[in-house]
Amino acid sequence: MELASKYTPSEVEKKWYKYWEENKLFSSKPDGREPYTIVIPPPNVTGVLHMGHMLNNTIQDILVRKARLDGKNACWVPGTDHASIATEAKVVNRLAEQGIKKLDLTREEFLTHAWDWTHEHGGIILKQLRRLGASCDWDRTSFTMDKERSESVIKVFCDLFRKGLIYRGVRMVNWDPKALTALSDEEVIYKEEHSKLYYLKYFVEGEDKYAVVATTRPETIMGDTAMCINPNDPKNQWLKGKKVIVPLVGRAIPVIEDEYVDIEFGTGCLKVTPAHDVNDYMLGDKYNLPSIDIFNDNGTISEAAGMYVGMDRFDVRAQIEKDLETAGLLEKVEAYTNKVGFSERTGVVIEPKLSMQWFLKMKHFADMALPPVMNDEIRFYPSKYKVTYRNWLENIKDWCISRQLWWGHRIPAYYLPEGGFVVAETAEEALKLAKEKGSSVQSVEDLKQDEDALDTWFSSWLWPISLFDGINNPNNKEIEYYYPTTTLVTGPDIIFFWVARMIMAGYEYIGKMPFKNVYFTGIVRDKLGRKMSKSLGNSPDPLMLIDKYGADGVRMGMLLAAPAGNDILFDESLCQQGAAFCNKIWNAFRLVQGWSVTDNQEQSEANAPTINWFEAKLKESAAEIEDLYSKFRLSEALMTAFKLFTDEFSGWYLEMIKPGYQKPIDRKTYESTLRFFDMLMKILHPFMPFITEELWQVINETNGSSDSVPSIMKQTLSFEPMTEGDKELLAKVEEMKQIVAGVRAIRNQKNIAPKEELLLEVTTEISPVIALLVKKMANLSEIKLVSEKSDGSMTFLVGTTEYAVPLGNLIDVDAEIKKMETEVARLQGFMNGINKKLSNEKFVNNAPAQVVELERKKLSDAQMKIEALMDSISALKK
RNA sequence: GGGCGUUUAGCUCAGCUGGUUCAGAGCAUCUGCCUUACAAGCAGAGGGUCGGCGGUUCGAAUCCGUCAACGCCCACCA
Repeated sequence: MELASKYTPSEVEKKWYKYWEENKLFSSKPDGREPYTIVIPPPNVTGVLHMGHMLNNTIQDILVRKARLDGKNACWVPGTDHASIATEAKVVNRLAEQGIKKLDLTREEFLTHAWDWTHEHGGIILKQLRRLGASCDWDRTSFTMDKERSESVIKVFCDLFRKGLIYRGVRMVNWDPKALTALSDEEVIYKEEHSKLYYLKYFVEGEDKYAVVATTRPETIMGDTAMCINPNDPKNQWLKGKKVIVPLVGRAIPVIEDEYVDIEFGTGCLKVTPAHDVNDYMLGDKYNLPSIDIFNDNGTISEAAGMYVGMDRFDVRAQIEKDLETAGLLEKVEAYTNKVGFSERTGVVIEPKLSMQWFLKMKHFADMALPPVMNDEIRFYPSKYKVTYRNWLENIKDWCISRQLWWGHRIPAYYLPEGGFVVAETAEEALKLAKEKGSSVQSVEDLKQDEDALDTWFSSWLWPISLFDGINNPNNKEIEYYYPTTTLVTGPDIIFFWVARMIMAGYEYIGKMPFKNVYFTGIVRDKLGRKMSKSLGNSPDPLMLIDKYGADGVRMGMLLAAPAGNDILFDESLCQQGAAFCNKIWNAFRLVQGWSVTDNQEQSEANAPTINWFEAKLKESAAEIEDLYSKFRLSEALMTAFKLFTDEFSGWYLEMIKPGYQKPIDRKTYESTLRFFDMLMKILHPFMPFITEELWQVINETNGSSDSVPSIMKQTLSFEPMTEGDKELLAKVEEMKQIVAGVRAIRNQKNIAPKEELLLEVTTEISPVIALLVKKMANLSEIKLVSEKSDGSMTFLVGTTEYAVPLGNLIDVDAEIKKMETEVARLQGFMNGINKKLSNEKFVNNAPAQVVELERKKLSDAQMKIEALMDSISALKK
């Protein structure tokens, strides 16, 4: 087969992905082998592939492909997440474009639209993942809202309710006025904002004196129900027991005392608005203050406020500033920087709001989930995230699990006509329960199901279990085999949202950890270190990158930039490097492929040891790579494989065995070379699945395998440990390389063409094999053992042996002498240092004998080198 | 305010429990080569007081203290 001189990925990638998929090479069924399981962090069902996914899924694919090579039964389960807030927001927007308001639709109508949208846009991302080469078992593709997963969620909710871990209550929650739902604390992002601090005058009732209150939110004064001072604040003693008048509103409110108030801040007077501030809520609770909710759910002012009704909260702030000013109730306004909470999903400012929500008690779960991570039963890579994890669990608060959304799992609570509610898996069950409770209900129509949906993460936390149907069908064959999963690959940003909660669910429902390892990837940034984002426009389109550089090239580019635990500074040129490497592999193969093989020729003398050497090199590199995999240092594993292929195999091995121009190669050497190629393809396969399959197939064809569906994906790879002989051989060849490099350096300095043969003189005998190889690699006419090297030669040292290339009058005697004298001086300095060390009694007495011995060896080596150099210098001076 | 992390070559990073000439790798740079696998290539070279200061030690990039810069996470200060 004739191969083009450049590798073109697109056709190859399409061909093999189709082949893999059609022949079910990604598929996994429980069997006798050790499982290696990964569940995908499910991307949003309507999302599109971005660079973060590329990184995350490249890593997962590398791990499962490596597991297959190790002979494990690798199973990578794909799926998507319903992402309730994000998806519902998208559907609402689309309906709005069509002039439809959500409020005008029934829940059922809205859900029909949402499912339409899901089917239309859903799963695009899974198609895109195929371009990357992701070897997911697609037959297992799941959705967090499909039948099994939904049933699991509802079942778990009911179970936790029965266990008394879920409760309903009025709490101050983070309200998103755009999405019109409560959010968990984790969904709120605090950002610094430049705002103003307003100083408001609160006149004392019946007096002409006033107190000043500093606030960032003057629009909430309509909700004030007290003023609070610190009882120990000398400057505000006069306010004790009085009542003050809320500016503009005119309502009188009591002055209360609590040490919560910071005397130093502002004037030491705090306005208390229990309905709209978390701290005020606690004060209100403590002193039994009334609470006036002045906001509607969408952030406009409510009837209860009595003024500015219907205006937006931010418009009111501007308006009220003017009105206060006009009324002379505004003392001053200062510039002020404070932290403001924003909704992670919609980006609007969060409004603290009192509302009835469902909560999950977390203490029980935290107690279970902490120890296994701290004692490394579950390993975090990098381990620094253990601290983050612990901090969160030790300060855990109850989880607000209800969302005022329709797109999601509807809370299975049913309200009874006479008050109260029951929780059950189905309406029929609920009816039965209600009757048992003595309710008057006759049919399911008399029950009213809770309108709220569950937080998306309430389904995600079951993912590693529910994917194998372990909730509905505990102890089934699949869950027994695949659970606990092996490795989770995800971002540290969802350590609380997801990782921690999966661990909790795992222990609660299976009694075991959900995964053994968690690999936290970094955040993908551009090369300036900025986070990639749509608004900055600095995120490349992954599919365009794949078109341009090939999936293998992009995978390598991603990984080169991704040392474990660090952020990824992604630069397109790294993909270029990946593509170049593919080309390198391709061309190395072309070379081997182009050789004609002969049976009438003995293996040349140097080839046998060369083959043994590369065999040893493979063992050495494979062991290193294995070790790096075990530490999840994938970037370095790839670099090791890259160097093995580029430097050792292409740069040395192939050149060492390469037959002369238009000469054939002996069969033995050829076959060994193909075998090496085969192994190299396997080593590289997890990183670059496509090109390695393409070339492996050609090799396999040559081998005449009988497998009807041959694939590199079905191969395994293992190596014998290195022997002492291997180590010796490796050292010998390293020496050979140095001699060759010495000659090449002389060529470079003297501008001698590579094809011009040179003579090399040596004063000590070198092994015949090394001599043969050096001769070939350095293009020498001869290696001559001499007692005295020729005049007018350039010399170099390898170890303590001196080599000389006679160049006659080509050499610049003075320059050579100078160079050598510099080296002598350097060596003398080096010896001085060692001598000092060795004459230091403390060193000789305290350092281990080995270290001292080593220093002595260094000294004698240096001494020998100096002698050799001095010889050369005097020879040149003759 | 609390916690964590980072600082080594122009860039991105290795360097494990101090000791192998330990100061490394890849990329970038420079020089020379269209050598019949690959110019997306080959050969060679240059480049760092290991953030600053102090300490422990026979010996420190590595351990301790301190300062500085940067980054991240958590927290209810109006």
